[in-house]
Amino acid sequence: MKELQTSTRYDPADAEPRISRRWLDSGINHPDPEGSPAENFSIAVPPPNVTGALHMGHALNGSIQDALIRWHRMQGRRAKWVFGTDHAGIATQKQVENKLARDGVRKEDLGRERFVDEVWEWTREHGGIIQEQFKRLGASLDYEQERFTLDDGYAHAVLQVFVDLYEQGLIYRDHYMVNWDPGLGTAVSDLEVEEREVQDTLYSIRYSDDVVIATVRPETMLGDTAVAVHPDDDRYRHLIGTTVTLPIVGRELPVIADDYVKMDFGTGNLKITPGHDPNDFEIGRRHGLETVSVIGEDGRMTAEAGEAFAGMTALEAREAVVQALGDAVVATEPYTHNVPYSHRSGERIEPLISLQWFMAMDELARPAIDVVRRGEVKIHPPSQERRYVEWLENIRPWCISRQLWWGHQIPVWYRGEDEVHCGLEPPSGDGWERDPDVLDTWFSSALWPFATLGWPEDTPELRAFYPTDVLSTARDILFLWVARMVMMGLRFCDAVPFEHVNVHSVIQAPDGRRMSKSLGTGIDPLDLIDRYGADATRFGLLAMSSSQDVRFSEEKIQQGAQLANKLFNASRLILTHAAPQDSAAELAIEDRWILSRLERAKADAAERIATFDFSKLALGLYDFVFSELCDWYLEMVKPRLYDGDAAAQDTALRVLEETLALAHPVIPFVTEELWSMLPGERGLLAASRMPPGDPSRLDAQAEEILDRTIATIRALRNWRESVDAKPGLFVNARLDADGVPAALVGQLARFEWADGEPAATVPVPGGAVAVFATEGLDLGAAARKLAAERERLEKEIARAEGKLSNPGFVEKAPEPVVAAERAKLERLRAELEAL
RNA sequence: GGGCGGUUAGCUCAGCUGGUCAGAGCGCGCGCCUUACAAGCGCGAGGUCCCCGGUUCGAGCCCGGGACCGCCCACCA
Repeated sequence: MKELQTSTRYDPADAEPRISRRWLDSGINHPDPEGSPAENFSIAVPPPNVTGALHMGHALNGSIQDALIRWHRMQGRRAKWVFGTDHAGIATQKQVENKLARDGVRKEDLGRERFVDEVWEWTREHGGIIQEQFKRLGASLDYEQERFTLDDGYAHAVLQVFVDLYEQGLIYRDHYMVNWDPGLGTAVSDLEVEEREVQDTLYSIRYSDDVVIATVRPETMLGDTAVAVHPDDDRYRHLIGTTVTLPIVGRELPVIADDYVKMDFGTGNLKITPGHDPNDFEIGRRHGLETVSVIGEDGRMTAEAGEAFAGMTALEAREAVVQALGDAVVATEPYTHNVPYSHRSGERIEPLISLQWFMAMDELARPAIDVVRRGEVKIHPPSQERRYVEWLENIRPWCISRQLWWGHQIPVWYRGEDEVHCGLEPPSGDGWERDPDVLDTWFSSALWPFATLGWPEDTPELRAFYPTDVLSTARDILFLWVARMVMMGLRFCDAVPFEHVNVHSVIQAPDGRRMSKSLGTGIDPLDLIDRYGADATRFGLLAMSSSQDVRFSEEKIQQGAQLANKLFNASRLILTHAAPQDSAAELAIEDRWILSRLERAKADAAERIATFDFSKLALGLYDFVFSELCDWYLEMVKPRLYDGDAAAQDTALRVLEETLALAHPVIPFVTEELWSMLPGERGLLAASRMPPGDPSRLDAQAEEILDRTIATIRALRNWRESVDAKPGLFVNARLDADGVPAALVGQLARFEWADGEPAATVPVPGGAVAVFATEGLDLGAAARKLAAERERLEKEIARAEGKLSNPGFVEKAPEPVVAAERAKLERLRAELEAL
């Protein structure tokens, strides 16, 4: 309250820590695990990397989810926003490897156990940062029940799922072509691979008189086991069934026919290397070809590549092979094409055959498609549904094993050649060795909505909060994560993990590039919070967001800061001049108007929450507060507030109170702060009920009258400009327009209603204002202005007349449209008349 | 190679199922320290709504074609 009197500015840096403390101490973030999922509201946060820091995506999605959580909490529901972090296998392991490397230590020097200890140590040191950052954002996550994908309970859930799926035959081990990341020394899934356009050299190599193949990777020819042509290719039909001799190696390669070969590309001869090309691998399987692996998991040529090349890197081998081929290389040309790169390490993917664990997806995918088709899981915006469904329809086995140390180690033990044990506990007996691989991080993430709530135990949390209500995320992990959660939720909990998926936009750098640390295009949300406050940051991000990708614009953040400040100053005005009134004093027209507008703002906000339209939610609040509440209502009601008018005080206070509540989910800090200054004893706004809609306040008559009043004031202000009226000057005039509250118009347009000799006329809705000679007015300019106005009216009248005299329009347009046009014409004529 | 989305004021973006839909914020210009707020208030200037056809009484809004931009998916060596 002191601040209200002494400062004209809201100071987020002062208020936020204080408010944050009150929220955290209040326990509102940790609802009791009671009631049913239907009556409760829950969201599982996309778990950030345990050692991660808050980036723009977190900040935006945090703002979205928190708006939802706060909104529904204020509807009186137990609202639980599950908090936790992800062990982020590759990312975290790499951080620690890098740290060790700075001390000249390799993880192999430590051994697995000590290395993993090191990583735990690292997560303890660097974990928890993002939690503090979420708190600064005002995110009302349930910090009291934080989960981690590697905590004991969670790890148990992960292994349970593995064992179950193994026993059901959906998880299996196989030699298969995988995306090998030579940088990380592990296989990665298809989703962790990105295509990049690169310049390579395309080599044409003569295998025989008839056969010339083209390749960008000559070193892989050492692993060729066939040459393929298209079955309809007349040029080579005669070769099918014969063999050619592989240069350098001397192996006889059968010439096979396969539809895959494009006749019109290159020579129409395709070398087949089943060991190092995904397509060739498939072709090899179709034709029962032998597989030769010439590149190893270390990225170096194997013994099978031959003595001359073994031990070389693939790149070295390429040159050596070209050298050895000599004249057999008949052409080289620059060649631009797409090449797979590891998303994680940025290294070029080496496709090779490896013994890995896979999850069969078809059986899991079908129900996950069905629930979306049936609307049991609703994706917003619906355009994303198609992507989701199409991806699942074309899903392939998921390579779930990773050659890392940090993560959930696969619960499978081997003894000898053919003894295998899969289980939660190690097998008894000697000589068993555990599979060294860990699971893909996304395997554990896929269980997030239920494993965080205690599954596989039948916990109160699970009963109260699963299925969750909303999952909010950016587009990029719709497949990686969302689809997999749906599959796992259905499989293990017999229920969808969430009803709604909100796919939000990606905020790009102001120049349209991707926001990324490495590009230097990142913007730190914490910096925004420091400079503008958490409310401003939240507001700005929500205002920017849409389903479409958008460029970051700091203006929107500033707009948020202005909104907070505006509310602060509106509160100063109201709270220093209004006390609660218990008399039911009669409301003035502007009181009825603002209450009616407030109802619409409430209905709009509810609608926008329900449709995940956060941009309009934020901007709608801004418009209501600035335009309707402050620019018009408070300006109108000010004198009555000063005079102690009961209806004015009561209305202003009530509107302020409800506006604070309405805005709270978007800008929680400033609203909580101001709420605490409202008269009377009241608890936290965050724990209060959202004022319910009150249809009895909707007042079409008041809105109609105020519409005209506002238009009249605007017309008069406009006219004042045209005659150079000094802002402080009261203009003497007579109001010749019915149904417009003269006092309000006079007050806001600075006109004094009197009698006198008209010297000028100002057209206003439904009539005119006759202006009397007043000193300080340039009426010559007024005349010019009037002429221009007359011209505008005449033009509009002509347009309306034209429309109405068009038989096509009158006959075919719907009746209300025609009637509206007629009414408009009449109004325009009346206004012209008044001039 | 498929699929999706975009192209509206100098900038960032709204414009629902075709009929005041040509808008907002910022920026810009002019004027105001009017006792809530000068990070404020008032007023204003700025747009062949990407292009070409079409449907319609009427089209940023629907249809066809084209141009550019972005994203996703994809096994042409």
